[in-house]
Amino acid sequence: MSSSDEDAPLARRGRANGANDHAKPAISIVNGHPDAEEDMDVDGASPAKVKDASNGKRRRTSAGKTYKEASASEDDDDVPLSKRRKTATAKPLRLSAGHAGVDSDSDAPLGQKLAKEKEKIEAKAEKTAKALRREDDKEKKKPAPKKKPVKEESDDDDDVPLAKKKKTPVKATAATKTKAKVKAETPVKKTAKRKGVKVETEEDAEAEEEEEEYKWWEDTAKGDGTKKWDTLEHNGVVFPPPYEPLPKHVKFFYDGAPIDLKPEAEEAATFYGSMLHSTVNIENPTFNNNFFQDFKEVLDKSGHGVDKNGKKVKITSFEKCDFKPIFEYFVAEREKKKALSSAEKKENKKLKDEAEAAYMFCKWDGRKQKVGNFRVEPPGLFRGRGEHPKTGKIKQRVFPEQITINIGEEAQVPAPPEGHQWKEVKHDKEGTWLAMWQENINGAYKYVMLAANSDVKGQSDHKKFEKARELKKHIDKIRKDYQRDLKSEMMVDRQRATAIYFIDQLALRAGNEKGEDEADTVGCCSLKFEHVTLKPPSTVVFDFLGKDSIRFYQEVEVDPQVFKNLKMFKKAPKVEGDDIFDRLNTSSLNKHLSSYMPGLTAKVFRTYNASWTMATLLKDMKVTGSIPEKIKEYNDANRKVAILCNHKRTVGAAHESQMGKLQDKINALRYQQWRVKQMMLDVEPKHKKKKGADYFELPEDITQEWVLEHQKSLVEESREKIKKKYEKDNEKLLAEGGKKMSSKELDERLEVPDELEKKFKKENKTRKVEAEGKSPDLEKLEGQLEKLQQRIETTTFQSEDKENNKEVALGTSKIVSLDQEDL
DNA sequence: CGACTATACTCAGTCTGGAGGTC
DNA sequence: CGACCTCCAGACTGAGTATAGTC
Repeated sequence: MSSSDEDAPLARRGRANGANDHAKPAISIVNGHPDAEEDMDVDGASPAKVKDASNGKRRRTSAGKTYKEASASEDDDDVPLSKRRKTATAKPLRLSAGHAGVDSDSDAPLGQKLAKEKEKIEAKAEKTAKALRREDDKEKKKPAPKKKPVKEESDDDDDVPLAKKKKTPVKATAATKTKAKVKAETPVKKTAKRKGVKVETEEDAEAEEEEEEYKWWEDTAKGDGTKKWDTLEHNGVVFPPPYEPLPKHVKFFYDGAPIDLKPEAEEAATFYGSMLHSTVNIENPTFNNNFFQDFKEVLDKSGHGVDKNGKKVKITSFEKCDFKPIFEYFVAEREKKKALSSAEKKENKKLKDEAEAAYMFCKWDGRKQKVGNFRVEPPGLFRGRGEHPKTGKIKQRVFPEQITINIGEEAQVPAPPEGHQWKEVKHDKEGTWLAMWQENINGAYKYVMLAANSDVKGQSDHKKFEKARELKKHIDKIRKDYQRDLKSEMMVDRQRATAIYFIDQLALRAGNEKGEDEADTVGCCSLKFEHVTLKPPSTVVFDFLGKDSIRFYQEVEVDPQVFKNLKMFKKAPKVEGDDIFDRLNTSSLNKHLSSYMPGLTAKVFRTYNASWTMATLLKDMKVTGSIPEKIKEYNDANRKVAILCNHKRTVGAAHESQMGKLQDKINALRYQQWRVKQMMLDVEPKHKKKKGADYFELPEDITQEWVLEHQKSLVEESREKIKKKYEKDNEKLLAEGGKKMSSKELDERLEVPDELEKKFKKENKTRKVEAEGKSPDLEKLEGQLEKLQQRIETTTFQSEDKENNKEVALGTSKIVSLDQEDL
């Protein structure tokens, strides 16, 4: 908690007022008429001051081609227009509204107590706040019983053997990087020892116990880019089941008639048919086009279908295709599965688990570890997100012949399915993957790796936070430097400083170049002209699609120098489609960052800033408040982190109705409150004077219609309940050998709701409510009122929370904070 | 039984290192 | 020759969403 406030990223520092803790050059620009020296940089075509250090070289355009200037003439400070990429203008954005200013500082304190939950949350706050400086505590925290000698010696031998680095980087960074390795000593017999410790512990049960002993978080020496394991045993992968043709009565329709397709084609049809519910996909023309292209290819290969007369039918028009029967079949199948008795479900699950048990775990350096995704991805349709040009294409079935297995030399290589072979078997100790293949659509590599809760993944996750913690030591210098470089005479430096400023302050991603056959999204280094608009005096509007085509929209008040720089970077002849940072790319940026600290890259800032924010918010959380308030506050903190990182989600389809239900619930409670108040009047009419007439009015937003509707549903609900109970009771009686109650009994029981209905009618007429219960008195009624009030508050909090969360994805930020806690 | 949560799935990024080109 | 790039394969983390599981 030593974090001083300067650490706060701008995003959290009230950007609205432009409060900026950084020392800033107080240079003001007045409408394109800046004062003094900076003038030229901004407006003037005098590049003399800002030189390009890049020798006139250019990086490739987004089209993936290289281009460069013949000379380092000053003019080339401006991006060659000829190379501009055709910009996708006005692309439909996935979310309609941005988050500008969402992170208002509304951590309003709320009042009150409640011990347990409070403690819990406070503990969390405390822990998380600590996370960043945990380093030192670590030892203390995990005193480690050290039953095994694992720790002691492994400290050395865990360190990766230098010799193992077959591709020793001869780079400058290598020197710094190896720092970690300096402590590496004898790379020797780790295997032996590990084996000694664990492997003999035979089977699973014990292996599991071992996990308890093994303090992987202390085992940090491993994995600075070299050997990850010494022995590795696993059973390979699970292939998806072969295609099962549809039953005869389920047909694909073309032009209104049922068509028989060859199994290959039918399978392709089912890919599409099984996802008709997914409007995001099937309403996307690219998706449909891509699918149909591939579908036709399959048809051409397998032969087009035949109609019921055996006549060949050539499928040429997507519009004439009807996948509905297939879809309905899948829906029915799913229903069927759902309807199975729980015993059957359990049985099925057991069978599946048994079949997969062997693949679930592997033995990594003798320790049993959970494998993450041992199932080979089944064929289907590629669901690229956003405007992915390849979305909807058919993802083909993966065969053993495409799969490379990575496994220890001594281990037994898992047998490929009958009649098949693996593409290759490797023994790459520098890789953490067990199997790998390349997918047919983008040529992307798919890896089978360990589960997130495994030792290796835990270690690397841990290291991630260590890195973030270490960044804390350098952040001041880095900020000072980029503040200075914002005014550098070198164009490269200036761009880089500006980019780091954004990465630090706004948690932007690095922004690698992307190819043409990927969705057109950007990050910091790939920001384009049109993604940034300038609003004098110093507000910058960001509006672009980031990772997953999630819109990033923010209006930010920035350092005046940053504003000037942007103006310069956008200077003519740059136009839409041109890079803002034409002298910068992620690798030079990261290279620069790593000079501050080995391993420092752009993404570390995201971790750092997210952690910092969470820790700070939790630290500042008020200690008072009721449980719902606390929960909401905690969620608010979480939400802010999510907003910082721009973690969004699409608003769920059911959201609206769910909100409606909640509101109804609240209104019902408020109506009940009103009734209680009326009862008070019934008991003590003088009360009206005392409290004032307003007090007894029905809240304005609750309409008479709503009341009637509500009364009706109350009565109806009550009736339903009674009927159900009656039937159940009858069943019970029968089962016990008795006989059914007469329907008269039911009528009698139904008198209660009938009474209620009458009562409501009367109330509506007289506008008075008779006090309920025996010997009602004011005190009791007050108590009721109080209880209702509490429930209203609880529900209101829930409702607000839900509404606020509707388009913010909390998952990742929660993981972030939990990670810290667990470490 | 419906809402909420955890997990599985898989696509989308980041980042590194090596090969090779250019000045 | 060497200091740079660029380019790309490859490996790994990050992230949204569908689905199973839970309360």
